[in-house]
Amino acid sequence: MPSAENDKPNRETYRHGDLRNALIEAGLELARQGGPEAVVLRAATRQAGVVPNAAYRHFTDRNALLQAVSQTAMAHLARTMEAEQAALPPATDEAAAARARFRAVGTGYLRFAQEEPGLFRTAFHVPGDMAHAAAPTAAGAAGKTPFELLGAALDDLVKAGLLPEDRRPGAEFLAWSAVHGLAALLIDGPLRGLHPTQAHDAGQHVIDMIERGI
Amino acid sequence: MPSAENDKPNRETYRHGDLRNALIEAGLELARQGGPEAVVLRAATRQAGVVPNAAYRHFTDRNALLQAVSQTAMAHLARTMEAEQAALPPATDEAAAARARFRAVGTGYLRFAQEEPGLFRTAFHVPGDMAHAAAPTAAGAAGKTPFELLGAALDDLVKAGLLPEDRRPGAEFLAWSAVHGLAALLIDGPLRGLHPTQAHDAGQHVIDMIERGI
DNA sequence: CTCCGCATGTGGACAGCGTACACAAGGCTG
DNA sequence: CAGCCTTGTGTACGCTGTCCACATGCGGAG
Repeated sequence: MPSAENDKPNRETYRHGDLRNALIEAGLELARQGGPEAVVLRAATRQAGVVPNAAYRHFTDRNALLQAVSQTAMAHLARTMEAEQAALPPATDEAAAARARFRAVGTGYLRFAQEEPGLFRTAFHVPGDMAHAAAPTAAGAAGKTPFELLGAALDDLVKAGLLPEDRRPGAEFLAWSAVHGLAALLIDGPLRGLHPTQAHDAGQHVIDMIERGI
Repeated sequence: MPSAENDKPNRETYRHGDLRNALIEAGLELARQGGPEAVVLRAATRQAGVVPNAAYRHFTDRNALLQAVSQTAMAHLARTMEAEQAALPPATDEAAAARARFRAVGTGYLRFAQEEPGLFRTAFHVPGDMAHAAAPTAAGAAGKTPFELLGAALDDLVKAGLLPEDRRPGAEFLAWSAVHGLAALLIDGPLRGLHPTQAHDAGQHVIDMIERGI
């Protein structure tokens, strides 16, 4: 009598009850293992124990499903970044704390990229429009998207006097570019397969460069 | 006697003669317009005026074809970077020249990403192994791959005394990360659709950051 | 100069994909 | 309790990548 995500034939109620979320969850698992191109509509419906066309009651498109999965993956990224900040040891002074929080943004970003490459690639696979990377569905526990977390960390850097105010505008794009680029090189670029500790060092070097050059 | 890439039925010789290259060429055009996922085996063979299975005499896989297209796209990138350096005005002194050549590496890279986003994404779409980004098929006119062009520019920076020798090791990954990340943001990230001049400015800012932080 | 082997292109088939259309089930509102 | 409208089903189509057996004819052996 239980069982809702089994094979095809058995479900006790005609209605699934929560198909939309079930599809997103299934898509998320597919994305985790194989990246965005592995998010296959028919596979997701199969996992949800439903016929392929049922998906069209909740998503106009395979693309719409992928979009929803992508948003959720982005939210996971946000949570990893938040966790990285939360795990920070108490800092001696406010400036050190701001600096540590800023670095944690980048470190968490890179950690997620390496631990969940499929989800990371899916989060940044945006066929249509990425403007809604700022959508609330992409936010973490604190309601902030990865982009907003970075912006907040930069603001703190300014407040702490570690970043001149006139350098603040546009700084998120400098920092984001560097960290995102490294993530790309690590995931499927020439730095792929780097030992995790080496990858961590590379990440710290990139963040050093950002601090110096921002 | 000419005419080899027509419709399906007409080709005068039973053998195509240069099918492998024809398929790569067709794939390149598909990639230009729609990125890596647009490189469809059947479409390429159609364009070459050949039956789908003919492709399997030259590529084991769709993936093998895509790989070949990707390499060619990488070579185009190399040529764009070389062109950017070649277009440099004569510099006053050697240090200025080295610096200009270094910046041209990044500027050319970003120019290609924006002018040919489909090819750029295809060049960096490496399903299997990207180790052979250093393969000769990925090189430009001077026989250097994009990665090697960057390395050479950095070496010149050291020779010109603009980059301390102890900062040289691993510097390519710092620079590459930053520029590649910006390219990603510009192509299908939140910076997409930026006015070309604004995009150019963003590129210069990122390169500024690299010069400061490297 | 002829003949035949083997590389190259053809034809047909299959499973899997996204998606459109008409139909079935059954909870919700009146 | 009736019926509507949302949700899930069934069937079908064209597209994809790929497998298999077969056809063709170029180039070297005789």
